[in-house]
Amino acid sequence: MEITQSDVPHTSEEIPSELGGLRMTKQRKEVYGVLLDVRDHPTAQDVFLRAKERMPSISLATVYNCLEALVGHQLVKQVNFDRAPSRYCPNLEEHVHFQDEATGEIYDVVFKAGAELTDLLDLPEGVEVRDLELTLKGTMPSSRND
Amino acid sequence: MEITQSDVPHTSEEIPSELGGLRMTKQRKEVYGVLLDVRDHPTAQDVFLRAKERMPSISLATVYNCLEALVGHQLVKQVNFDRAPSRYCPNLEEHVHFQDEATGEIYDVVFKAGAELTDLLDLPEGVEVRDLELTLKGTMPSSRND
DNA sequence: GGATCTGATTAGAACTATTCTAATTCTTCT
DNA sequence: AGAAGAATTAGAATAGTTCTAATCAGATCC
Repeated sequence: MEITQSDVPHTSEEIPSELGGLRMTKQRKEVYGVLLDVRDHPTAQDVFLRAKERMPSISLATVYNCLEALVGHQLVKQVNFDRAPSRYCPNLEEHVHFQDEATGEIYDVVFKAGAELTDLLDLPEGVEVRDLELTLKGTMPSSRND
Repeated sequence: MEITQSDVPHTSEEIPSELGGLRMTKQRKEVYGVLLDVRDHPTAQDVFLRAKERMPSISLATVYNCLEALVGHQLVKQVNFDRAPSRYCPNLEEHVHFQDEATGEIYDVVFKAGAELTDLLDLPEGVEVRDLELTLKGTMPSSRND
């Protein structure tokens, strides 16, 4: 069975020593904790810098290894905007990503209730969609200065 | 005004010497022609190899430059699947991409008539979407062996 | 028609995100 | 504790892409 958002810890405090079949080592906990505690879609480099604050010996290679393990075990989603460095997201709800071009910030966006994306698409008969990535870019209204 | 599919040549034979504000030099014509003539979403490397057949002096850097110019002038779309090498697509109709995981082949997929993707999304009030990329991966039924 | 100016092309070096390698260190199991 | 397997580490390597500096081509001006 697949891990869903409800199975997953909400902060770094709550990480068990095994999750979704993945042994949570000290470094994996640290990396996962970084993602859980500040949900701002950091890059591997960002994660590395944050993890280092609490675990100065951690290496960038380990951060990449841990992220790969977490993504491989579906605990974390890898988010790609064009060819920019990958970003990482611990939200397992089905969602897509919107980037505010003014600030660079990335927001999770969910589908409206009952909406099925593939209903909208004119897909060849019988295709089975395994994976889907949708990224949006644009501007937020919050930049109005009242 | 923006260039649309109906303004655009359908084969390499028909490329004018200026298009969408972009001066079509010999190399740009060649690169664009490669994309128009075989619409299989080639990588920059693929384009380079094909262009070289007819213009042996062309360099990879020029291919990248030309692709960048074409993308910048909205004559070509850049397609990214995860962090795989970018692919290039001369189809200017609104569409998304589906990759058959068995063959690696990429297909253009259009929305059903009247379908508006952003209607499905629970976007924060007032956001203006400027750009959107949707990629799907899965399997085609054609691989059944009757 | 030649000089000049701007922009395009070229080869190769440089860059950057990521992956790999080999050695070391942890865990876990007995 | 000792052995076996997995994870971590530092650093090297890789791959796609971008940059740099030099040359070249095309348009413009006289």
